[in-house]
Amino acid sequence: MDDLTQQMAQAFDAAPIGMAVSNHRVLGMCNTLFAEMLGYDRGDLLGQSFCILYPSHAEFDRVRDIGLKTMEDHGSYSDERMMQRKDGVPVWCRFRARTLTPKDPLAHLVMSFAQIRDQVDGGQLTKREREVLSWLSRGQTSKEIGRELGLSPRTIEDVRARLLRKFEVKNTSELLSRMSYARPRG
Amino acid sequence: MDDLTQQMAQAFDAAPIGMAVSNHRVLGMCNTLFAEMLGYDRGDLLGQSFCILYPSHAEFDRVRDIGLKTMEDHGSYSDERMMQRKDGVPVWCRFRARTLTPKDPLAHLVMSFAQIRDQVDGGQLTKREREVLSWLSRGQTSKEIGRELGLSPRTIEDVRARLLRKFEVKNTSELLSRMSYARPRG
DNA sequence: ATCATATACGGTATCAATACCGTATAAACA
DNA sequence: TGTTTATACGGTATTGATACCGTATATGAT
Repeated sequence: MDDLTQQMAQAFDAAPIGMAVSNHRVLGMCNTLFAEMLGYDRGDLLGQSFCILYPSHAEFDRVRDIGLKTMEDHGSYSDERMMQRKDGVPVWCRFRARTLTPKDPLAHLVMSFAQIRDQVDGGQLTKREREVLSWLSRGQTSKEIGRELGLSPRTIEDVRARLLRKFEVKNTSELLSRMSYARPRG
Repeated sequence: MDDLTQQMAQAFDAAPIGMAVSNHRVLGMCNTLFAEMLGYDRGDLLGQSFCILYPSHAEFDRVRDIGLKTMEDHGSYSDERMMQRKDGVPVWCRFRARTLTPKDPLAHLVMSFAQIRDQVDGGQLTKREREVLSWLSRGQTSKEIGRELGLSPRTIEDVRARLLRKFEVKNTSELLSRMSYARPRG
């Protein structure tokens, strides 16, 4: 077996993004970051059903179907989805998948999971912080958000300042360029 | 060479995200999607300097420095950046990197490149607009960008205003939140 | 029980952003 | 050849953002 194969395997393992391979929704292989992101040792994950990585069995069933047709047509699919860490903490991910078997997409699937907000940078956001963030990403000013939420603009500026501190960014533009693809739901 | 190594290599190659390995800014390995994204055959890319994948030599130099300190401290780095396809068309990417050599981050680097917007949108922007945009996404002010590019801050504000008009947004925050990962618009 | 944090609000001061007014040159284009 | 567009720069005026100062209550953790 050649040196190139080893290089590629090493790159897979050391990738700056979570990666996994599944066969019929059973995890066949994953890299270090994938296991880390979800709070497991890699050994515990190999051979397991992906079921355990979703918040509920209903969610596990739901995500099976949503990308199927797209993958049959194009061979790949992408969305944002919630995974669940071993300790129960939800993890928002940009999910991408490419199937090697378009006629039966789930038979052999290569996936990437990019964590949208990592704990190191952001810690956990409070409900208020998420709420304000979602208005900021729509270009609303503090005054407008305050009116919307029935709060003083001054309070919105406090929340804003906390967000900037948490993410160690210097202004709202930089904040949103890091965060915007994590639009808070609900 | 075991079977796992082969599985990982295959997953690297078939990954749904562009991936590459560099040694001192020379491409040592990449996967199929990476070469495809940039309009090359993989054979043409291996052994080449990353220089050819950036819009200009200045940009190539610029991106070298911006993540260095972060990588020395944390081992990884992420931003949004503009790459250039073989045919000259710009490609806007979410870039992620992890170094295997934190003391000399560029010595051995594993990177992922996720295309953010299709070239249709990016192609409508002028070179200057893309340049300013990439500084804005790092939270730079007009004054700072002007200093960086050797232009009047006033000129940067003109470019900024054109960007706001083109994307029909009311401020830079909304602009940057729209420039990020594919998400429903409106 | 103390400490940290989130929430909420008031003030001021300073800088940045945005929107206008204007001029001017160069390139692209019908 | 005129028209549009991007580039580049100047001014001013208004609003917004950010960083400080302060107070106060509530909550959760050690």
